[in-house]
Amino acid sequence: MNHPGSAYTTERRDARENHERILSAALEIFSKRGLEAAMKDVAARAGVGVGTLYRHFKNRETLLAALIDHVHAEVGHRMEVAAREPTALGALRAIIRIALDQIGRFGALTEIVMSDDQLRSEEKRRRIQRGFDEIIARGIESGEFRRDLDGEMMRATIEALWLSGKMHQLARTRGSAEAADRVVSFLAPACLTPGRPP
Amino acid sequence: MNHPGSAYTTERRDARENHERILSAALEIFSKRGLEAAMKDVAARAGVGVGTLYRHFKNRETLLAALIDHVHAEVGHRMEVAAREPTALGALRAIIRIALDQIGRFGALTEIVMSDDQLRSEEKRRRIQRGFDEIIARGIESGEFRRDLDGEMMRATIEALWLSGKMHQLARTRGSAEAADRVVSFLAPACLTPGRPP
DNA sequence: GCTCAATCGGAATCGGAATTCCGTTTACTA
DNA sequence: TAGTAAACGGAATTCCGATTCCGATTGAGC
Repeated sequence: MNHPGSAYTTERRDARENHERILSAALEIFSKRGLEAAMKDVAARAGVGVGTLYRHFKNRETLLAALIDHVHAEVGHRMEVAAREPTALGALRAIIRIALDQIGRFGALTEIVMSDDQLRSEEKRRRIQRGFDEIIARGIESGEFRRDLDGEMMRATIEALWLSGKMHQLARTRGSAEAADRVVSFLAPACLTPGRPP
Repeated sequence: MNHPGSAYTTERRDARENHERILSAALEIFSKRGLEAAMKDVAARAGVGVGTLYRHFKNRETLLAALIDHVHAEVGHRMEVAAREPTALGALRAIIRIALDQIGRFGALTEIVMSDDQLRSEEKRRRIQRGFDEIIARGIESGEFRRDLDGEMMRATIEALWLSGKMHQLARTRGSAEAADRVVSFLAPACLTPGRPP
């Protein structure tokens, strides 16, 4: 980050590289060991000193915020893609897959990314929420989802499975694909219009 | 706690009282502020010095363990009562109510009481798990629950709603009673045999 | 009421993680 | 290549909560 009137016309190469390294090291460390992982471990993984870490991120909170943004952007995008699935059931399945995949990749970060504390007041969370809402609205409209479906409840249930780690457990025991199927199979009767051919 | 050959035939009254106070202060503080609450705050709430706190509980871990036992015993007992509900649907509703009530009363302690980390290797958790299993088995046997019900999935879903705090959110927005109804209504189609009169 | 082990309170200590500081090194520009 | 702002590393410092210590109190037994 150059000051105005800096001697450099552009960011120094080592700085840019370190920034990347730190970000990806942090993603790895926090995903693997949980949110309480030590800053010095992040620095070590990135192969830099703590001083450098703090040059790039004012403090722990800032670093975490950057990670959250990163993961969040990805989830948000995938959510939008899922919403474009032709059938509501397909969209439901897509969401479950996103959840499973995200838990697998970002493990312990999931809780903070999906938790309300962290997303409170942001438009970020809306991007994810909007995905849900669209899917539910379209599903009901098309008649695929039961007319009396409690959308808020459905969302709460999926988010709960998502961030409680229960899905992850299922995925570990059996495979990730099977886990997704089981979740969808279980929730389908709660969501779909009964006795309606696909 | 008297040593063998103690001058006292019984525990001193102040000691016994403080033990109680500390326990209930800890329950309150940890429930309200979460598991990271400071020991000194617990002591303060109990109206004793930290030294006294540590005289009664060797360390933080021991104190937490005592709380967990306490909450766990209560939940376990209520779970067994729930399992005696005449209908499977009634039992399901009873479980949801237990969950909602427990979250309301023990808030942040819920995560540790219901989480696998903490219960690992204990017979304690079996008491809760057994409650679920009995309910599910009986429900399927009686034909009330669908024959192909994925019991593990059902339990995972309820536990997820339980410990993720989603239920609590619902309960805060509307009342606790309404929240329980919504959860049951939503999950019922996933559990009950379709097209079967109650 | 007196004795004294048990208990109490909270200051002091310990320990570990976050953050700062600063002498050294490096990447860019001229 | 020399000059210098910017970046680096990691030792030193700051924070903060857990735990220990010990002189002051107190309740039970006499």
